[in-house]
Amino acid sequence: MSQFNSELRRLILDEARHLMITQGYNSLSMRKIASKAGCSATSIYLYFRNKDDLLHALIEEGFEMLRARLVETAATIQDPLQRLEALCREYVQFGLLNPEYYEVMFLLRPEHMERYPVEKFRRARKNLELITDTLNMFDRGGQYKAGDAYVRAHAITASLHGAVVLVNAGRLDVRIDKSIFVDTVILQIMQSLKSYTIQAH
Amino acid sequence: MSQFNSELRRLILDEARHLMITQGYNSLSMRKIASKAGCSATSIYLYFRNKDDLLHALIEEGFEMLRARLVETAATIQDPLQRLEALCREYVQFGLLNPEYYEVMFLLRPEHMERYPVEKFRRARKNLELITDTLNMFDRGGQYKAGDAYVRAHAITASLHGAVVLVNAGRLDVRIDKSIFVDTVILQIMQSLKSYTIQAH
DNA sequence: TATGTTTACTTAACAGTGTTAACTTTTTAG
DNA sequence: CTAAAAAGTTAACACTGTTAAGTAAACATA
Repeated sequence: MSQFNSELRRLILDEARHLMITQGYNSLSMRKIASKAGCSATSIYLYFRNKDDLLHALIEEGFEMLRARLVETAATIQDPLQRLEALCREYVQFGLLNPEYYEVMFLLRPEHMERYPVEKFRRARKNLELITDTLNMFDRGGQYKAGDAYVRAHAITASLHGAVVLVNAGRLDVRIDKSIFVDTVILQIMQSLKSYTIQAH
Repeated sequence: MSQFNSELRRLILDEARHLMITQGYNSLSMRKIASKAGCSATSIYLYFRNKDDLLHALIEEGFEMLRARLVETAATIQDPLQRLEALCREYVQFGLLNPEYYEVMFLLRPEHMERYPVEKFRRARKNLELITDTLNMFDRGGQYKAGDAYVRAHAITASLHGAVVLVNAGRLDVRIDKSIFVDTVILQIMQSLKSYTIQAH
């Protein structure tokens, strides 16, 4: 494997990203990337172990982008409920605005990551921590079991994820306005939290 | 295209299903299916227009299975809230027990269906009707806008779908018990409905 | 029974995929 | 200026879905 900081490596990644965004993840082939980058297909293997490794670099980019947005959102809003709702909106918006990134980040069967077992989902979970922490702000009384908010955070992201996937796959009934749908999903989450917060106070 | 009722056609479908379930959707190739079915790869094209068409047959099977379960559940439980919760559980259980079916049914990018634009998502929406109808049972006062329950049903299935995908992809933190997670997601849905039903009465 | 026609199916091939091994060129170091 | 290391290439392999052309079987008609 050649050095990490390389002109060609950056170029390959740039062209891969561009192809993914414009043509879609499906039509991402080593030869196409190489062609755009002006090198041979096998040259990619000088900088990436395989296609999965290259994809993984894009996946990391995506999680970094998403995380940056969520961290910023969390930092600017203090009120727990408002912050949580803003986090939800930010999450969905990211998914809808970056469908190709989102797809490659959350491929159903992540065989693409099997070779990275350690930090496999660490980045994805960092985003969950933001939600978990916000949820824990409701638990001033401390009556919830440890990890309760963490499970709840998983449930929330599951809902958000489902919403993003449903819209991006074009599975939403065309008669339903997308933003109304998103509002409904987030409303559902926030409404469910009422019981959570009422109990907590 | 040869006749619909054919020994070989049934055999091909059987072997494709078996391969999908045992080896996974990814390793489903025309040549493998043909080999198992004891014919040449091109013979498949006598009964299916292409691989997508073959997959579509399996997708239809999946939706038929899911629908049968939901219809039965809806028929046996009268109380709206209990029925809705049971539908949710049934949906998630189907997804978790038939991960390969579920994956092929809800591939993120359904290019596989683009050639069937008319009845594309009709079957998927039939399941939504079951939930929509149940939701409408809350609206005896008639204060909700038409289609409100339909959007709400979409939001609910989005949450359920997200939960299934998250678990099936192995994205759930190993420290979290799967059934507890599922319970939490469904609890979230049911809690959110409290506001819905309270308003309705 | 023999002939022609449709149906069923196969083989060969094409263009594409990720990936490896072997070879060549370029860069760097002594 | 030469030897070694790095960078990049071409050729090839084993796959993939799919099409065109050819063959074998079934069937209908005279």
